Amino acid sequence: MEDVAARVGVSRALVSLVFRDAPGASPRTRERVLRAAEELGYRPDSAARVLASSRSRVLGVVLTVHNPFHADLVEAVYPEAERLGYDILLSAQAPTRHVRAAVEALLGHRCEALLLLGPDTDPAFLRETARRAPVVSVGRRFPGADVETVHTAEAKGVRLAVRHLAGLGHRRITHIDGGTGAGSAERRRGYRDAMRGLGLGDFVRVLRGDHTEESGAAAARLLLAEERLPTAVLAGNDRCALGLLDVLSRAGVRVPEDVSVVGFDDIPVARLSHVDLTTVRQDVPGMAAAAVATAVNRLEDRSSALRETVLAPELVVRGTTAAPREGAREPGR
Amino acid sequence: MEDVAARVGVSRALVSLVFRDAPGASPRTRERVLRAAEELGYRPDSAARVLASSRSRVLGVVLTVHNPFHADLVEAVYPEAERLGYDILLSAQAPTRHVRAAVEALLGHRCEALLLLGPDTDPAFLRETARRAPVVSVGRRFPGADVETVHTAEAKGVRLAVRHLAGLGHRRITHIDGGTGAGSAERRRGYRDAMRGLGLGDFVRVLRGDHTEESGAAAARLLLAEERLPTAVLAGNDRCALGLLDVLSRAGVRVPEDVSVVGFDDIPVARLSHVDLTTVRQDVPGMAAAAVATAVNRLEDRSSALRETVLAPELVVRGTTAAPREGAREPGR
DNA sequence: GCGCTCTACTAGAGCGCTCCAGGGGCCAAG
DNA sequence: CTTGGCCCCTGGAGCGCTCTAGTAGAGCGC
Repeated sequence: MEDVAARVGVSRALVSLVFRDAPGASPRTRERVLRAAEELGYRPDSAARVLASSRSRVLGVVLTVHNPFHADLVEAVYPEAERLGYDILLSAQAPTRHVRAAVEALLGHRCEALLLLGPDTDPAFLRETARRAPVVSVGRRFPGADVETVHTAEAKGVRLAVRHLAGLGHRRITHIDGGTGAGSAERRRGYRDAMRGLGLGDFVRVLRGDHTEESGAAAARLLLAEERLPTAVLAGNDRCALGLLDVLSRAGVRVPEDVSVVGFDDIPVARLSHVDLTTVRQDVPGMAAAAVATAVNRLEDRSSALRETVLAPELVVRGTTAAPREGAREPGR
Repeated sequence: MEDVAARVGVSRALVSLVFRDAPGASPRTRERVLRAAEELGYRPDSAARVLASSRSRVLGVVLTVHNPFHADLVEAVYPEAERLGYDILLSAQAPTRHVRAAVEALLGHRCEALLLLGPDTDPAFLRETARRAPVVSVGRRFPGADVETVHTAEAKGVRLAVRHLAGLGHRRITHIDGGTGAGSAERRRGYRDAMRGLGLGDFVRVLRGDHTEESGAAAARLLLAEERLPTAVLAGNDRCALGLLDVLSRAGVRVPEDVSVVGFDDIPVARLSHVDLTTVRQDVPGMAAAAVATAVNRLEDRSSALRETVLAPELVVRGTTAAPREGAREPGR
C-alpha cells in the first residue's frame, strides 16, 4: 500500500480510500491509484482490513456436503450475497464433523453471521451460538432457540401433493417420512391433516424413513413384500423417492401405471428426463435470498426482532404420477 | 487478551504464548490462563493472528458443490488437515460461478495453498494462480501448468474393469466416456488399450457422454434403439452408470442378466443395497491425504519440485456384473 | 478583501495479535 | 561465592489496513 501510495505520490490513506470505494478522491487520482496498484500487483489484505475495520462482510454457510438440496441453496446464496456486498465462506457438516466444528471454523474466520442449512444439532447449541453471532437456520425450525428461520411451508407442500393424488383418484396414499430430517415432522403432520381433510383418514399410513435413497429403497422392499401396493407413495424427499423408484422399477413395478410417486425438494436429479419425478419444489432462490437478507438485516440492526420467513412451495407435476389403474381402485368407487 | 492477562496477573505476551501452544509457560500458569480465558469467553481473533504472524495455516478447497465425489473428498480432507494443524475453507465452483471467483475469495481470505477438485478451467489460469500460491489439482492433470497433481491411475482402473468383464466372458464391451470431465481422456484411452491388449480391439466402441446421470440415460436410450445391446457397458463414472441403469431397468432390461454395468469412483450411492454397482473405487482417503500433504510440503519448502501423486484404484465387484447370457455370447466362442 | 463552504487529501492512532530481544530467579558446577 | 545456563516471563515493535480529525487550497458571495 505504501508502495502504491509512493508511486502515485499520495498518502496511504488516499489509497485505502480508493480501495474502499469511499468518497473523497478525485476521479483522476482514483484512476492513477488503481493503475499503480495494478502495475505493482497490489491486492488489499482482507485480514488487515477486517482487523482495522472490525467488520468483515463475510457470511458463513454450514452445509451437509453430500446433500444435493444444500448444493442448490449454496449456489443460490452466492449471487445474493454479492449483491449486498458480502462474501461467502463455506464449512462442511458431516457424520464425522459436527456442526460445532464448522461453526467454530467460520466464526474464527470472522464471519459476521451464520447460515446453517438444515442443521443437525440441538437448540441449546444454537441458542449459545446465536449469542455470538446472528444465526439463520434454513429449512429447519428451532422454536425457542433465538435464531432466525427461513423455511418452506412444508404442510402446504404436502397438501398440494396429496390433493393432486386424490384428484387423480388415489386413496391409498402412503407416506414415507423423513425421520428427524429437516422439515420432516411438519411434512408428516401435513400429510395426516391433508388426508383427513379429504376424508381419507382411514388410509393414512406412515412408514418410518429418513432423507436418503436407502430409506426409500427399504420402504419399497417393505411394500413389495405385502399383499398389495398402495396406489401412491409420498416420499419424505426426492432422494427417498429416488431409492423407492429404483427398487420398484427393478421389481417390475411400473411408475406411474402401477403406483404413483411424489417427492419433495425438486433437486436437479428429479428433473432429469429419465427420472421425471413429480415433486414439491422448494423455492430455493427465495430461501437463499431470504436467508442472506435476514442475516444482513440483523447485522445492520442488532435490535431487530427475530424473523421467521416461510416460503410457499410449488407442486411440479411430471411423469411419476397418474390416475390409479382401474383394478387398483377401491371397490365401491 | 489484555483482560485475560490482567485477570491472571501476567503479560499479554504470556497469554499469546499459551494460546499458541508455544513453550515457555509453566503448566500452572498455562492452566490459569486457559481458565481465565474460559471465564471471560475469550477466543483469539484469527484475523489479527494472521496479520501478526503472516501465516494463516489455512488451506482453501474449491469444489463443485453438486458433485458427490467431491463431497467425499472434502470430508476426507478435514481430518488430514487438522492432523497437520491446518484449517480448511471451502469455496464453490458452479456453472454460475467460475473457478476464478472461488480462487479469489479463498486467496483474499489468506489461504496459503489451494486444493482444486477436478477444476474446470484452463492451464493458463492455473499457471498464473500457481504463482500466487501453491496449487494442487486433484483428479485432473494439467501438464505444463506448474501445479501439483494428485490423481488416480485412471487407465489402470479401466483396465481392471475391462479385464473383469472379459474374464466373465464379455466381448462386446461399450464405453460411455466422460467428455471433458476430470480423468475422462485417460479413462477413454485406458479402455481402448485394455480392449486391444485382450485382443478385443474389434469390439471397441466409445459413446460420447459426460459425467452426469443424464448422459448415462441418453446413452441407454441410444443403445436401446439399436438392434442388440452390448453385453457390458463401462460408464465414465458412477453418476453416468446410475442414469444408464435407471433407463435400462425401466425398459425391462435386467442388470446384470441382460447387460453388465461398471461405474467409476465408488460414490456413496453406488454402495446402496438397491444399486449395488460394480465400480472402480478411487482411493479417496489417499487422495485427500496426498493433496493436503503435498500442499503443506510445498508451503514448508517453497523450492521443492512439483510432484505428481498417482494413486492406485481398486475394482469393487458388486451386483451389476455377471457372465453374459449364453445367447448373448459371440458365435464361435 | 473577508469569511465561508466544499473538495481533495494527510497524519497518526489504533485493530488484536505475534515475536524478538531481553530480564530476573534459581540451580548446578566450578 | 561466582558463573553460566535454563526456565518463565515481559516490553514493545510491528503486521497492513481503517478511520477520525484535521489541513490546504479553491471557489463563492458580499
